[in-house]
Amino acid sequence: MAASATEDHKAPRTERGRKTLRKLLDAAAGEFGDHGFHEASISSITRRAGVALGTFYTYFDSKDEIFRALVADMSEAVKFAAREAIRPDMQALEIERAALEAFLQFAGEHKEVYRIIDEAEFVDPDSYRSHYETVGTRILERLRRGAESGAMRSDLGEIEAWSLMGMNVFLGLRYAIWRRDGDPGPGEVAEIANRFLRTGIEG
Amino acid sequence: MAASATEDHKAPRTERGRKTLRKLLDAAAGEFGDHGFHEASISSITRRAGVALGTFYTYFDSKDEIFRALVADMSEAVKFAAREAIRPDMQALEIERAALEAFLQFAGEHKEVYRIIDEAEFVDPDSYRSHYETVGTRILERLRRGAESGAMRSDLGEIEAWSLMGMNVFLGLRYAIWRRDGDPGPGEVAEIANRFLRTGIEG
Amino acid sequence: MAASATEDHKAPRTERGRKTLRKLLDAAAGEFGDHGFHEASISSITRRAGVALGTFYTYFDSKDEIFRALVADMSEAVKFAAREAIRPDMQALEIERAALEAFLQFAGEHKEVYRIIDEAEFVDPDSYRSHYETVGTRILERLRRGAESGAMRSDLGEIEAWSLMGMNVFLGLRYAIWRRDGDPGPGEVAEIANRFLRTGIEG
Amino acid sequence: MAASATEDHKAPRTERGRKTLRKLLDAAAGEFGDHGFHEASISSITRRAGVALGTFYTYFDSKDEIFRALVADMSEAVKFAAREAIRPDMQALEIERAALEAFLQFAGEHKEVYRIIDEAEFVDPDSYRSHYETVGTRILERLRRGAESGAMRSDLGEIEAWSLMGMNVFLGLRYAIWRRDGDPGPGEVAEIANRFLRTGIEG
DNA sequence: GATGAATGAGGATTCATTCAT
DNA sequence: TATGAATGAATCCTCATTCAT
Repeated sequence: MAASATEDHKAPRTERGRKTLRKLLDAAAGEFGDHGFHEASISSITRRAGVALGTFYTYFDSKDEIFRALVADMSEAVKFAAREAIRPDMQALEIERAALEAFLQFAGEHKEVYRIIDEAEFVDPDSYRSHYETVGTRILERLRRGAESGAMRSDLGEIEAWSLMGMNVFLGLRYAIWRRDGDPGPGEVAEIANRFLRTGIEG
Repeated sequence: MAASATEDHKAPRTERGRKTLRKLLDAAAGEFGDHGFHEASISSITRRAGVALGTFYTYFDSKDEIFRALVADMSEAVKFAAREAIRPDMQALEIERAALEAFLQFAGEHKEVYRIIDEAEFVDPDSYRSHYETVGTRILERLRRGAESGAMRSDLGEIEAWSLMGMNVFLGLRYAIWRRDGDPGPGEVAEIANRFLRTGIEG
Repeated sequence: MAASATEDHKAPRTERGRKTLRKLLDAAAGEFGDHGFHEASISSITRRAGVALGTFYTYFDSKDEIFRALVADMSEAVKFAAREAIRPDMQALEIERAALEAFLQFAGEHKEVYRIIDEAEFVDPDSYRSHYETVGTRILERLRRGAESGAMRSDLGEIEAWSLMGMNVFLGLRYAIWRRDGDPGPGEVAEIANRFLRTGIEG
Repeated sequence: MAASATEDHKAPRTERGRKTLRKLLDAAAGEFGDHGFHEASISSITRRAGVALGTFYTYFDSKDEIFRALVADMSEAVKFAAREAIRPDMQALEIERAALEAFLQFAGEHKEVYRIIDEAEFVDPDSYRSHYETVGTRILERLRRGAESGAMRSDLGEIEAWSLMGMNVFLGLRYAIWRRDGDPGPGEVAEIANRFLRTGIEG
């Protein structure tokens, strides 16, 4: 989480302040993840953070604001996780496989991220739309690079990019968030999905 | 909407009652669609329905209950729309194309359906999960039949089903809910997505 | 319960009406006894009586009215139970013993009577006060007759009458309403209380 | 009223908080005494206390909770009033007289105490039962000590204790709560009742 | 007489936010 | 910076009562 977590006018100036801010953000991620935006209360967040109720307003102007800060945070975290998984020498299709595997891994370990981003659709629609449009654009760029390298068809566009994003998100829902005992792990899911992605389902 | 819209103990016994129930469900769909579950109030629903506040409780035990009834309703409506589009003589891949086109068409005309079902993730998680698991199962069955007919690969499973569902849902989000001027229409989107589905993106 | 159970203008004119009225009174006694006045609802009463909600208002003008009717009813029932126990040839102190025993017996079998009369203190204070003043007066008359017969002191007055009433009521509370396994029965309690009444507690 | 007036988790931590809590308890005693539990509203209590509506919930979780706190409070107050009246050198029967007189005096001055404790029968039966069982036990102990000192019969038990309690309560009802002009005062009532208690009513 | 749908005033409770210390 | 008491608008839900059929 960067300095962007709070509006500048509320940025902490002391070390103690920075620690309190972090405690609040972590507590909020936990509460929003566990109970959702509307069920979470400022007092539950401050209790979890171990600070007094009033302290919250030293760092955030409102419940919405901390939520927005968190969505930005998580959006970054997701991007970072995917990026980490990619090596410069991978070819285009292998990149997709690795990115999906990393995403599944990350989502399983941070279920609250998934939930918080999804709830933004109802709490702060702009954040939500912005998140998916950014991701969609990123995928589209990868497809373009894939086409340039010859590894992918050259006529791919936004429709394919959103299809691919939808696939990934729903595989995350099914195999990370709603994972059941006996389900295939991130590697296997990513492998199978990658085959689907490469050659489709035609018999 | 079936008789299941209300718990039996609150089922209307007169014609007048049935009409009032329908007015309430329609009003609720409007309110939840426009403002979301938490911003919608019972009084806004009854005002929109043109009945007194207390009348609401003649038919539903709580705000949650009408929401649940609505999700079931919409879930049925989506299924119905897709089913309508399918003709018995279509082949497996053509079925997928037609179902997606119908879904995009329907979502564009009933944006509230999309929103209500999605918000169920936070209001009534059981309904939400149950909705997507049902749809996922339905798609998986279609893939199995496609494999039998030889039109699709024979090794398709749940991973491909959820991938397909994710594609469709996100294309609905992008091209029906967030549709922009100049975007391709349902037919064109479905056509391109179908090509992707059939042969993948490998170059 | 006499014709006084409802205001005359609502007195039933047919046999069917009389039956419905009785069903309502019985149901109300059950509901008020089980749940108290405020927790009981007209709809719970009509449900229990097996009639439609609206039917209630064919017989009673309000929830208060049926409660008042019931208090009058129970007040009569208590008087009747005590009276039944008394034989003309009993002497004054024996009458008190028999009346208490009968009351304990009756209270144990009709706990709802106790509760309903007591709750009148808060629902319809006039009924409550009137009930206890009537009973107090009745006891005072018995004390006067006891004095005349020489069986009791001649200087007994209202203070002793209310003391006696209080004794009886609290013994009813303890040994009828809150009866525990192993507690003495009505006969034994009445016997011991009677001794207390006759000669006091001085050593 | 002790620290037990509120659940620990809501105990005030500042002096200002302690004052507000006291204002609320006093206001509630007034409202419940004047209008009874069901007619009293939280807003009437906070208005009387001169604080905002929401402040109520800083100290109590519900209307029931403050009622329960109040019953415990009043129960203590009654005990305290009786205890104050007793001197160590009094003999057993004189103690009873003094306790009754003090109770009548107290009840006349704090009619709301009587009402609140009585209404507990319907609002919080456990408090009610617990109150009277505690008082009954206390009386029984006094009878036992009276027997030991030789001032009272040695075979007195729970039945006599509850009889005595009933006497006192009903004399309070008649001569404190429902006192009429010209009625004997606490001293005279206690005197006459004490004679009754000592030697009974036998002629 | 009986029915059950409709009404709407009333009240408890929640909680984001403010502010004095 | 931190604290926690105070605020009051907002809203769900109950239920006695009315009334058209």
